[in-house]
Amino acid sequence: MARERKFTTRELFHAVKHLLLEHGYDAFHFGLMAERLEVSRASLYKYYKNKDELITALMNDEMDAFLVELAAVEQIEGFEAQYDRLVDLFFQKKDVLPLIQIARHMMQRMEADSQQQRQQLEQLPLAMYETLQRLIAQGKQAGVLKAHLPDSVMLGLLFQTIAVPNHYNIPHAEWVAAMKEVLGQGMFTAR
Amino acid sequence: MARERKFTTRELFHAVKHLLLEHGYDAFHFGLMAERLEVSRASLYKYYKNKDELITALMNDEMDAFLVELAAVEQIEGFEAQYDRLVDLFFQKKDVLPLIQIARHMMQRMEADSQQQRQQLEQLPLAMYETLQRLIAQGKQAGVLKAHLPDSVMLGLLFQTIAVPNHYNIPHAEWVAAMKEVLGQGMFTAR
DNA sequence: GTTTAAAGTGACACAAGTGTTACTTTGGTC
DNA sequence: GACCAAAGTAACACTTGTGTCACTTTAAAC
Repeated sequence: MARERKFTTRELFHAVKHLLLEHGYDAFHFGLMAERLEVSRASLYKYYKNKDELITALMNDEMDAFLVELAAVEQIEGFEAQYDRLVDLFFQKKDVLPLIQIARHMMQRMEADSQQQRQQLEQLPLAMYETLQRLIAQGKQAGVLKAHLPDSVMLGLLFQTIAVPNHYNIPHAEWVAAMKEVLGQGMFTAR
Repeated sequence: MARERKFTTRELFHAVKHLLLEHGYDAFHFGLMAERLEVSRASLYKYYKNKDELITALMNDEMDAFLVELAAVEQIEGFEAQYDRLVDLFFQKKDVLPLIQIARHMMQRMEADSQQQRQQLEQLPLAMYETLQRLIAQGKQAGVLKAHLPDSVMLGLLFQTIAVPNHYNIPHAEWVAAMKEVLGQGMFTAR
């Protein structure tokens, strides 16, 4: 019914995500987006009022995609296999943690202006935590995970694991295996 | 020989550190500093050419202080006691990790302009890594730490541990104990 | 081929931070 | 009390990003 768009929503999200990860929340701006998508800055304002709204949309999109993958993990039979797949998934989706941190940073920098977005952002990780806590509960039930450890310690550690920088470029498989071992059995020798 | 200063170097570093942690690298600026120290913005330029130079000075100061504490850990007898003190130290100095991340972010955003500062920043963590790797080596020597795990995995994980957000406000002692247990013996039950 | 409405744009006024300059203030020295 | 040098400042020109508006372009519908 009208003119053809110069970029798809998918291309737009792809651009936001990469520019955001490259430059960080504060240094990210509409000028970068316009350049990347080869459109004028003004045209972007037709779709999003400001960068917070744009980024919030991206976060929703990313979280939806992540939840789909998480649901697949939950379908796996047996906790050990689930755990294995979960860690692999986290390493495969390394971007999730920085994006979550950006979302937190963003909420800090938002005053009373747009409480609607704030609420939307706050609710974002809830569904994810629910699923993850269900998985942890299963692990404890199965007697695999130590029952006395708080869920949040295990989940938090699992999450931060993917943020450890591999400065020495240890091969990915070896790196992940080492991480799985430490999380599961620790760094100490059995004595 | 001249007029009295309105702030000490210590007050200045204290202000930089807190403003930096509160606002992040990009949102931190001389205006905030001036306001906090109750001086004019222009006067700060008498001491530091720009915010990168100011922040670099802070980083040096912080790292020096941290190295002193690390050296104390190295004096402790027996690896278990060293490990215990090290983890406590990390939790006590929670600010170190965000500051290091800010330093990394800063280096990314610096082009060829000031290579001198870049080099200074790059060398900052080296002495720290040296000490830490010496500690790890002692642990492996003593047969406490698994010899086949890469040092960087253990160190990296140790570092990230302090960044895990304690959303549910689990009491500090319990939280730290749980972290120590996972790092040492893992999340899995012994079978 | 005219109409219509969404897609896109250049240009403007505004806001906030930067770095420098010419200047004033202050307190010790002679 | 004159002077001097360090400490401090207001003000200016500049840069970069924001959000909006009046306008043009384009393709489908009729």
